[in-house]
Amino acid sequence: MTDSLAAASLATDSASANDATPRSMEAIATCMAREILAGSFGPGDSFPRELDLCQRFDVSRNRVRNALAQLVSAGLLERTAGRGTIVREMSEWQLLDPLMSHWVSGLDGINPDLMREIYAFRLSVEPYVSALAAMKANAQDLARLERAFEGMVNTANDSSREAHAEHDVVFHEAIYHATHNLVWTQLGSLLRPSISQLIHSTQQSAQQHDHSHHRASLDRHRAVMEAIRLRQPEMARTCAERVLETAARDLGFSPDHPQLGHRRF
Amino acid sequence: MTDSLAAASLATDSASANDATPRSMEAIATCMAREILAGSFGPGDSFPRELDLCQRFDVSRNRVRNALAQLVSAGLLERTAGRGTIVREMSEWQLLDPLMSHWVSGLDGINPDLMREIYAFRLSVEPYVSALAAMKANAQDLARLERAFEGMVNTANDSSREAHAEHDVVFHEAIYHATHNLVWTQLGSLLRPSISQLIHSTQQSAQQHDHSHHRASLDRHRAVMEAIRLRQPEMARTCAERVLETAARDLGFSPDHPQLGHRRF
DNA sequence: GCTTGTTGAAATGTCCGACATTTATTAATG
DNA sequence: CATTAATAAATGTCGGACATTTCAACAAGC
Repeated sequence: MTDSLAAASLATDSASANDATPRSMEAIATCMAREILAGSFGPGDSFPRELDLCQRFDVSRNRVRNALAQLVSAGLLERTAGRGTIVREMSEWQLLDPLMSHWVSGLDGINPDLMREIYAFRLSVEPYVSALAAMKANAQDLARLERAFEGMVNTANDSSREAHAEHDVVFHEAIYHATHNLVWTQLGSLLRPSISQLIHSTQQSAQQHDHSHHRASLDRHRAVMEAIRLRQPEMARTCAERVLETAARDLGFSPDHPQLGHRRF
Repeated sequence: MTDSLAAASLATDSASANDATPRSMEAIATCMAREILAGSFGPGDSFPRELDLCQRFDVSRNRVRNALAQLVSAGLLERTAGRGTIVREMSEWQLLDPLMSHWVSGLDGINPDLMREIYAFRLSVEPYVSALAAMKANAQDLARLERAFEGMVNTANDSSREAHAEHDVVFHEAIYHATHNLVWTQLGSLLRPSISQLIHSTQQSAQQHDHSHHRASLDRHRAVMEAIRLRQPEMARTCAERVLETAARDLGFSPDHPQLGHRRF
């Protein structure tokens, strides 16, 4: 389908446009994975051959094979001896694979459908996790939350939003961590890039309102923290929903859900 | 720590006890992974060297390296040039990696701590997913649920519990699928081995009560399905909690949680 | 004409041997 | 005793040869 275009982009012989052509195995895998995640290939399209990739990245076949193996294990590619390498459809992509989480991190031009799936998941899961945290958090968890929140406050007026975003991410991860369950915690880590991206997008789209907008966001975060501190799961859930809804509204996401509205409880 | 013991088990030169020594890359990876998951190694223990593993499995260094790469990507191992290969601590294991899900499948002697973490997660997540399903399920989802449930009913009296367990697993997976979200669905697939194992353990430990016990289990599953059909999220949550609590009680799991009890809503 | 079997090309999978690189240990030296 | 240099041991990388699988073209036979 879009084979020719994508292949051209990936199989170009000369050096790439921006920074130097990636050489390490991880860099090569990331490069190829992002090409797919961005939607350059349709499902079923054939992927460049090993030898072409060797030429493209100027590395041995061994490295290319190792990099390809990572994409296979993440469900992005399917390889069969004799036929070649083809791109699998999105429903086969292993979104919860740590590799995938790493590749998504910092990628701006993600496939919108994929982005919607991930955000819908987060919108449904994070209020519930906040409620869990309100029941399980101990003093150490609260300290971590508070430290992250203080960081957000202190960097609220920085010209560069980088530091603020970083504290914001840590805040959200601390909520998952406070459940005191390994799987929930790892899920939080996996969601980290998606959280980070949502924050950045929100900052970018809302930079006109500036101060009032920003302070409101801080207040919403504080409300979640306080609900967790007071061990009030239902309030924590509501406050977390408010944080997410606002962020989603700042982007284009229509809240077609009431996502498990709490009113009926 | 337990280095000598584990190394002896994995580095024995002669043929293994049961079925023939695994040769394919996946089989080798699975074998090594399960050795770790069973707890034969302590955190920080050194793992056998590549050449020893080549001898142990009678394959080339290439295959061993590919297999080891899978364990590394799942967070089980850490390898550094010059130092060697060491086993990472459990908190670093990527429980949501599809590979891990595959390795856990069918393994009976899992590390109890790990099992507890996974089950605690499932206990907290599945009622919530059931509630989500009650809001999102369409006719097709209900048909799938019903088909799985019918299968459970039809195989209720089989001498072999295999078929029944299979339908049971499909039933639970159908609930995750009914959320109509890619991530939730994949989470369901990832949890499949843990679900399957819980079912088998339950069957094994409860085979004395036989009929009454079994019919009660069917009734509880039917209640979840009906709640989803009637679009009653709160009831679906309650019924799903009942299914899980019973299963957990049949094993030794004390419900130390009230895991986000619904009474306070 | 349709089927079937053979051949060949093309792609991935596997193995082997050699060397590079990193790390830890040991020995030599001030 | 401290510092440095040499050595050993482990993983990382490379290149080439060969094996295996798949698909397509083509020819033979009914």
